[in-house]
Amino acid sequence: MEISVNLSTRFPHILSSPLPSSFSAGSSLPALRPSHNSATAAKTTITIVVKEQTPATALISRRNHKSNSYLSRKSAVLQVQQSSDLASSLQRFGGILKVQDLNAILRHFGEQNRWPDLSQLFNWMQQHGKTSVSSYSSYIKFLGKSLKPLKALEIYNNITDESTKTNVFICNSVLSCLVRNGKLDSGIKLFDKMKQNGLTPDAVTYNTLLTGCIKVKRGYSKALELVQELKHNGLQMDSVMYGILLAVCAANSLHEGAESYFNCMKDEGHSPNPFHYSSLLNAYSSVGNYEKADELVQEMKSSGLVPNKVILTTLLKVYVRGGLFDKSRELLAELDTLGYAEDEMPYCLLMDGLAKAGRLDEAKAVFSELKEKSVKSGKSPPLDDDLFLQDL
DNA sequence: ATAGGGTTAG
Repeated sequence: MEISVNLSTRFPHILSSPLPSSFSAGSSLPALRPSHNSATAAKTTITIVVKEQTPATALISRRNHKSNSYLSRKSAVLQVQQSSDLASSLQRFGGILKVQDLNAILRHFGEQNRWPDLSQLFNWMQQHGKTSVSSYSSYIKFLGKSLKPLKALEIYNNITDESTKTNVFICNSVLSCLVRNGKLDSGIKLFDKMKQNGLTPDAVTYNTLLTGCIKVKRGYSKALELVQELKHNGLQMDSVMYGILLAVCAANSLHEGAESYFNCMKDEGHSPNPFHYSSLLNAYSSVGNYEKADELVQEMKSSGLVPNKVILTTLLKVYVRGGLFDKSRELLAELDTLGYAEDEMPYCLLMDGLAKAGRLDEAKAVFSELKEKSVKSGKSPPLDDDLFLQDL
């Protein structure tokens, strides 16, 4: 059976809008070929050949239908992601998108820091009943990243379904959002409520709260309480947990505690990674113990790890705190050679140490070097020559 | 289908 159709009159939108980029020629479109049997037809007339279906072709047809719907969903995801008018593209494509597609778009917006789009999409998903647990945990995580902990709490508090409210992923997201925004105490209070409501915390839950102990006063004793609780709940210490505890020790200048956790984790069969080495080095920096720091970096190298920018910058901090300024300058030169001195941090470390040791001329010399090299200043305000000299 | 956790300065 053959049917001739004039596409330009029947399906004008096919001709006027470009095919989505994910369509490749001849992929899984119905058999289309130009009409040869009508000399009078316009160029846009094509013939669609519809073959009679046998059971076998029916199966193929069902498969093609499935893959067509997958292709059109995939292209709709791209259209929505790239759209400059989210509301209208959701109106156009929202109907064919499944929750998992919308979650992928949500994560895409979050990774690109497109906060207004993120919220607009989540609102749309809620209004159309197209959310899952993953939507909530992703959205709340990104609200934490965009510094909107109150908004995250509002979303969480408006969840009515009890099992959703005590879902460990969602709870971890909310807690992480609070901790990230400096609200550890509120986080711990909420954590207690969550447990009362039936949350079974896991290692990630505890690690989230332990992270909050890094930059907080009395953080070490809070961390110890959490460790006690997680062990009581039958949870094991994992590699990330050791990393956080090492950071807590470093932040509280507890180099002996850090050393003991470091050895403990090795005894339990966890190989230290750059995070662990960096935190232990940082703990050594508080007492300027450069012998132990050098030894540790050697150990790191012989384990097959290459010291990265953070490791070498932290080692510089140890040298500076230990008063080894010649060694510090050598290491700073090495950092520069490796391309690790593109921002101001290592220079600031050295200048700070020199200034505190009363070696002002040397500090000024480092400052001049910093200015000559057009070093980037990151988040902090640019260094001002006059202000700096005033401080000296 | 499938989300949530760790490192460097003042």
